[in-house]
Amino acid sequence: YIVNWCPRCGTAVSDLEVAHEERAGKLWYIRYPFENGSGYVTVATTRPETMLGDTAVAVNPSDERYRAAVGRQLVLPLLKRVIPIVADDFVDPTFGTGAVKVTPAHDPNDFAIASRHNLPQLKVLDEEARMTEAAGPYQGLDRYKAREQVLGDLRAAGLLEKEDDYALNVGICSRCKTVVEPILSKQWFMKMQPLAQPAIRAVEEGRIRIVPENYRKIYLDWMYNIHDWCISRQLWWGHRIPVWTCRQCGEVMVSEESPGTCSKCAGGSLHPETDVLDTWFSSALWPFATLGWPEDTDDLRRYYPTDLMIMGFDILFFWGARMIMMGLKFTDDVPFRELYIHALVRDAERQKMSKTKGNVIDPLEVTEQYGTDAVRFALAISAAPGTDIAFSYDKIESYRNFANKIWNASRFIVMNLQKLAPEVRNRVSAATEAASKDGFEPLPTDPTLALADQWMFSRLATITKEMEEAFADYRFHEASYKVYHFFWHEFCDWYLEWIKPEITRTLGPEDSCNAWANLLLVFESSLHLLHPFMPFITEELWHRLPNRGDEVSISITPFALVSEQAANSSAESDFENIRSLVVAVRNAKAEVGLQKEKVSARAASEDAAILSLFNTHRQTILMLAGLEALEVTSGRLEAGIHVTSAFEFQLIYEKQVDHDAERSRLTKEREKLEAAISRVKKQLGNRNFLDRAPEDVVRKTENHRTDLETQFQKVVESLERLG
RNA sequence: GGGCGGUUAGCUCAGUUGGUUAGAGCGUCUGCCUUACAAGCAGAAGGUCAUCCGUUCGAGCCGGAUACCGCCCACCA
Repeated sequence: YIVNWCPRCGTAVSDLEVAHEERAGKLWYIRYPFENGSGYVTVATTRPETMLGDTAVAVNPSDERYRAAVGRQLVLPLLKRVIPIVADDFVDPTFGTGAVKVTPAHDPNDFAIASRHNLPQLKVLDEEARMTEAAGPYQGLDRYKAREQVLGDLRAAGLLEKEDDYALNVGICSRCKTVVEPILSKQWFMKMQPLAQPAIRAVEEGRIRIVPENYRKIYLDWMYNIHDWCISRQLWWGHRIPVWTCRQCGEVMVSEESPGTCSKCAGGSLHPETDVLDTWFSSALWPFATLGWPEDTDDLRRYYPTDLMIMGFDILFFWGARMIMMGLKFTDDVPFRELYIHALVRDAERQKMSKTKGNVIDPLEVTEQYGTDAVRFALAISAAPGTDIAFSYDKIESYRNFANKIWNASRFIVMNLQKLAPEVRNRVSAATEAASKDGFEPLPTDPTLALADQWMFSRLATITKEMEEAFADYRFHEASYKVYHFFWHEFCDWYLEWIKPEITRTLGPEDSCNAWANLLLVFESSLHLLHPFMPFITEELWHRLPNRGDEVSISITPFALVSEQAANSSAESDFENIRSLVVAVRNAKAEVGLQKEKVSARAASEDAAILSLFNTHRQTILMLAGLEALEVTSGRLEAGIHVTSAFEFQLIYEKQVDHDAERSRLTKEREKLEAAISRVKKQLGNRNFLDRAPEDVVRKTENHRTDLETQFQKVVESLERLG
C-alpha cells in the first residue's frame, strides 16, 4: 500500500502527520512516443523523476482526443520501457493535457488506477528517497538530483515540450519538515470505520459534550470522513506491535506474550514484528491504561470516565478523537464527559509559535519578567472561546499592573490595620470571624458607611454569581474581566476611597469595629474570587489577613464567601446617585479648568429622598468630588447642570458665570435631548412596537421618554432664565 | 475543491439567547508626585460595528450575497 514516508525520520507517518505547504513548482509537459513511432502523447507532471516508475499513461474514457489511443502502447522515454494507455475516470480531462502518467508505487491515485487496471508497481525511490535499481542509469541519485538529470536528458532528447510555473501543495513531515515521499510499503493499518461509528454516536447523543460548540462539528466532520490509520512506525522507541510472523508458513499471530510456536504449522521459528505503534495509538489508551486496565481496578471504576478533558484544537484528531474511539472500544464507555478546547497562544503577528520559525516565547522568561500571576491573568482574560490568543507584552504588563494594584490595596489595608491599638484589632478580627459563618453580610455601621458597605456587599454578591456562571460555561475571559473591573474600579476606586477616612482614623475603645470588619470581609472575598487567576499573590496576601496566618492555603477554602442575601438594590441605586453627582462635579470642574481648586457646589432636587441622601453623605461627597462645601436645596437652580432627571447641581466659584458659554452648553444639551426624544417618540408612536414588543421593553421605553422630557423641560427653563 | 472562523476606537480585542446613549486595555490629549499605588489618580477626545440586500416594531448580534484576511480538511497529475 502507499504510505507517507519521511525519508529523514525513516518511518511511515499517518495522513494526519503530514502537513501541507504551498510551494512554487513547475508543471513539465513530457512527450511519450507511441511504440510504432507515429506521434506521441504529452503528459503533464510536477515530478518528472517519478516517470522512471511509470507503468502506464491514463486518460479519461470520455475524452475524445484520446479515444483512439486507449489500448495502444507507448515507449517510456529514457528507459525505453513499453507501457499501455489506459482509460480511467479519475483523470480530469481539463487539467494539463488530459493525459496523466501513472506511477503506482509513488502516488496514491496512481496506485488506485494501477490496481483497477492490473498494472505492475515499480518502486523507483527507496526509503532514503534515492533512485533504486529500477531507475536504471539514475540509480543512487537523490530525488531532486534525479529530477534535474531526467529533465536534462529529456530536453536533450527533444521530449520536453514545455514547462509552466505551478504552485503545488507538497506534503511535509510535521515533525521534521522534510518533504514526505509517497512510497509503496508494507505497513500496519487500523480499520477506522467501525471504531468511528460509536464515537460519532457518543457525541451526537451528548454523552460527550465538546466545548466550544463549533468544534463539535469539526470533530463530527472528521469522523464521518475518517480514513484508515497507518499505525506502524519504523522507529526504535514506542510500544512494539505485538505480532509474530511464522518464518515457515507466514502465519501472523497477535499475542501479548511470544507464542513460542506457530499456531498453524507449529514451527518454532517466529519473527517478532520490529515496528512500533504510532505514539498517538499509545496515547489513545492513556485514559484507561493508566488506571490499571484491563484489570477491573478501583482506580478505573473511580476515575473512568473522567469529567473533563482539556486540549488544544491542534490535537483534537490526533488525541481527542482517538481516545474516544479507543475508550469506547475497550471499556464500552466514553473516556470523558466533556472536552474543552482551549485557545492557542500565538505570537504577536498571530503566527503559530514554532521552534523552526524562531518565534517561540519562553513562558519562563515572561513569568520571570512580569510574574506568573500577570501572565496567567492576561491569558485568561484573552481566552474568548473559539479564538486564539495573540501574545502581547503590553497586555501582560497591564495585568502586572493589576497585580501591583492588588498588592497596594492590601498594603494599605494591612498597614492601617497595624496602626490600630491591639485591643481594637482584636475586636475587629473577632467581628470578622463572627460574620463568616454562612456567607458574609455587611455588619451594621453608621449611616454614611452603611451605604458603602451595603453597596459593596451587593456588588460582591452579584460579581460572585456572575463569575460562577461564567466558570460553569468555561467563559474564563468573562470571569476574569468581571473580577478585574470589580476589584479595581469598584473596590479600590470607590469603596476604599469612600471609607478611607474611617480606616485611617484612630479608633477608640468605644468605636464600633464593624466598618473595619466589613472591609476585611470584602477584601478576603475578593481574594477568593481572584485566586483562580492569580494564585500566588492572593495566597500571599491572604495569609496576612487576621487569623489567616497559620491556615494552610486559600486554595482549599470556598470560592464564594459573600451571602446572596447581601444583594441590595436600593443601596445600589442610592450609591449610583451619589456616584453620578461626584462624577458630574469632577467633570464640570475639569471643564472650567478648576481641577485643583477647591470650589463649592449647590445641588438641588425636588425629590426629598435625594436631598436627604446628599445631606447624609455630604462629607463623603465633598471628599470624593474635591469640593469645599455643598449646599443642598429643594427646588430648581438657575444654571444647573442636570445629572439625571432627579437632580441638578452647579459649581459656585469666584469667576462670573459666563452666560454665553452657559447658553451654548445648554443649547447643545437641548439639541441632544431633542434628538433622543424624537427617536423615542417615533418608537413609541409605532403601533407595531406597542403591539409586538414585550411589555417590559415598552414600559422601559416609556420611562425613558418621561425621563428625557423632564430633563428637556429643565434645560429649556434654564435657558429661559438666562434670557 | 470542501468546511470553519474573522472584519467593532489609532493598535490589540470583548460584546452569552435581537431591546434605551456599542465597552475594555494600550496609545493620544488635559490636570494632578492628594501619606496604598506615577506600574498611580481625576478627566477628555476617538466608532456610518467591512460592503450591500433581506427578516423584524427594533439588527454589531439572525438570513443571503460580495470583498479582503486567517485556519482546518482533501488522493487533481
